[in-house]
Amino acid sequence: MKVEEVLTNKFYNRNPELVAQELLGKLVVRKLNKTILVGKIVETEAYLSSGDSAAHNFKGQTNRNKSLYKDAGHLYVHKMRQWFLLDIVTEGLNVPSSVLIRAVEPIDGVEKMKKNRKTEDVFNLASGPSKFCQAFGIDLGLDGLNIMSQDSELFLLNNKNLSLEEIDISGRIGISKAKDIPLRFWIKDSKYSSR
DNA sequence: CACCAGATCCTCT
DNA sequence: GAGGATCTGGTGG
Repeated sequence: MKVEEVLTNKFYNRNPELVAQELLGKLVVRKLNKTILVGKIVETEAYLSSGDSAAHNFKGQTNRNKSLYKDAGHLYVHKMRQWFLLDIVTEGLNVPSSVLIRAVEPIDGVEKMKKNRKTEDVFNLASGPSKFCQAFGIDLGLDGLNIMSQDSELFLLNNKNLSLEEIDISGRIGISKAKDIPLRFWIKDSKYSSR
């Protein structure tokens, strides 16, 4: 079996639209004590470094969004009501762009995910940004984490890029501003996407 | 200090 | 597809 490469700064340090698109099909690995959870990314959204009224950087840096200003390849985890959301920071230091992971297809550690989500339905384990965080045990403790090494509690593995025919694009969802910019990407026909 | 919007989810219709 | 549950940082009085 081929040993897959861990995605590093070279991959993440590019514009978020491109990274969001190329993240589709990549594998998320989460180490939780002795359990390893793996999921295939099926849906993402890009948030831009400037001029994006839906992005958390729009009004500048605050204590809450400071991880967005880290170098590419770190996590920005934030709380939305009682739920958590996970972004991967893209582009360089102090360029606050990111990609939101909106949904993954469960691959390994499915039993643990079912327990975390309190459901047996595999299509409901990680088919939403906060469902994914719940299933994968992601909370504010991972905010700011460097994910560019397999020693990290969370990292991504490379996989071949999907062709354009395999991807669908739309406006971002769940936001009130800048809804119409086509920055949401998902694997066409995936049963594991958020809708 | 009080207020309130917000990158959600779940349970009904 | 609408409405309620439920949290909290950021902002302004």
